[in-house]
Amino acid sequence: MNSKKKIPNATMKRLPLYYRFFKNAEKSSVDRVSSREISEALDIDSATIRRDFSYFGELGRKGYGYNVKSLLNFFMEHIQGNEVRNVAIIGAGNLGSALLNYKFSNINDRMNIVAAFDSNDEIVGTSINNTLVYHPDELEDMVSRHNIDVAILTLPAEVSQDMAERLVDAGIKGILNFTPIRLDVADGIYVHNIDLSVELQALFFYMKHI
Amino acid sequence: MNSKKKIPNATMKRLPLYYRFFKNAEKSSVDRVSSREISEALDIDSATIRRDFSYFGELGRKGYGYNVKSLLNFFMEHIQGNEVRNVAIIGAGNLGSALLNYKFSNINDRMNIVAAFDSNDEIVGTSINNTLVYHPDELEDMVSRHNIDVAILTLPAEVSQDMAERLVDAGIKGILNFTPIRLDVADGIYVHNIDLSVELQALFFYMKHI
DNA sequence: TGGTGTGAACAACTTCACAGCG
DNA sequence: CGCTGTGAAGTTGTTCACACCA
Repeated sequence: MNSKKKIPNATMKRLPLYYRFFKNAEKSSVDRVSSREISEALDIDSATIRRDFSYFGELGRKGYGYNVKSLLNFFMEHIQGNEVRNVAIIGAGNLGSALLNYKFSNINDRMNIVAAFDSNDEIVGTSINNTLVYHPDELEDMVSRHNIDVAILTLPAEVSQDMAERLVDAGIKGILNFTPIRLDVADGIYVHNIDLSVELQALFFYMKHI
Repeated sequence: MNSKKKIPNATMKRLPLYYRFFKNAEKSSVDRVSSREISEALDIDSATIRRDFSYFGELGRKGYGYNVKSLLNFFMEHIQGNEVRNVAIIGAGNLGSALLNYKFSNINDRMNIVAAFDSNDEIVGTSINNTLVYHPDELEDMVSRHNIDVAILTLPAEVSQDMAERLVDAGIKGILNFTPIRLDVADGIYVHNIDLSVELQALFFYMKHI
């Protein structure tokens, strides 16, 4: 009902799916969609979708559905914001390189991967998909000079906590952590964990259990 | 209380974390742990941990905690099982290559990545971290000859549904899907989605909203 | 008619708090 | 005493079902 009410966690996690869905709809020149259509594409119950949107206000029209352009505007203004997010990738090994080549921009045109860091002298100074690899010594300087606010951690577990502390001290506000370590950081720093081994092991456990 | 009761989803997703924790504890020659110690390492409420374990029976001892060796045995016997999981990686681009080099075996010594597939003729026949890259034409043959039961999809979205159907027809039982498409597969095939763009976008949304 | 927005019921998950046992 | 296992309470998330409106 009101956009200043707390948005449930479960809803927050689905927002990027909706956002991408509306972007694709716009690209396909669709101009209205119903919660049932979204439901079929994303495999989320249509009542859940209507409830999710309702936390942000009355975004739809009865008997019509949701207007693609106006929903996209809403996402831009109230959820994405106008800030450009500057991202650094910490650790340019296999996974880091893969992410440097990943087309995140398919969803989000307001992010830039501005730098990568790695302690391996053989790759410092090279560039991967047009992003330069810097030595970790330059981290604090680069973070402040380029207004980097998000770091993606793809480095060995042993050094992840130390690096996270340096990043936070340097001014980073969000971390996407591919490391199996649960990072201990100050309040107000948002950490999102993606633990590939855990995800694969979960698949095995489900297969065994079903 | 009884191991044949349905295990909650939320519990299932935490099992790999517990499993890895106990493996590490054994490696460090720790032989008992309390729910409070696990709680601190994994950042999960200790009551939640005790409840999770209780679905599988009375695994701990009052006033003592959990015995590392006996818990590990329990995981091996009742959750992991004895089967070796044979895995194929479908799509040997940047992300596929990164996963071919990823050390999943840190957690699980009962999985093998037995083959990769890619339609790019320049890499068919080469090997990445000792795994050969095959042409997709050989998929059905390889799946049945090597008893492959899990596929990791790291290929372009446009072809993922078709490939998933071929894989399921060939006999695969589980899919780890890195594609943004929600795959439509038969019942009994378990699909686990990892959507990197969505995870990063979710981080941005949280940062904006907190 | 075709759809939203939402009270109310339900289901899932987490946390408290403590009895009970080695 | 130290810790588990678990009823009971609390919290969060999902789904039903329908009034209401363009």
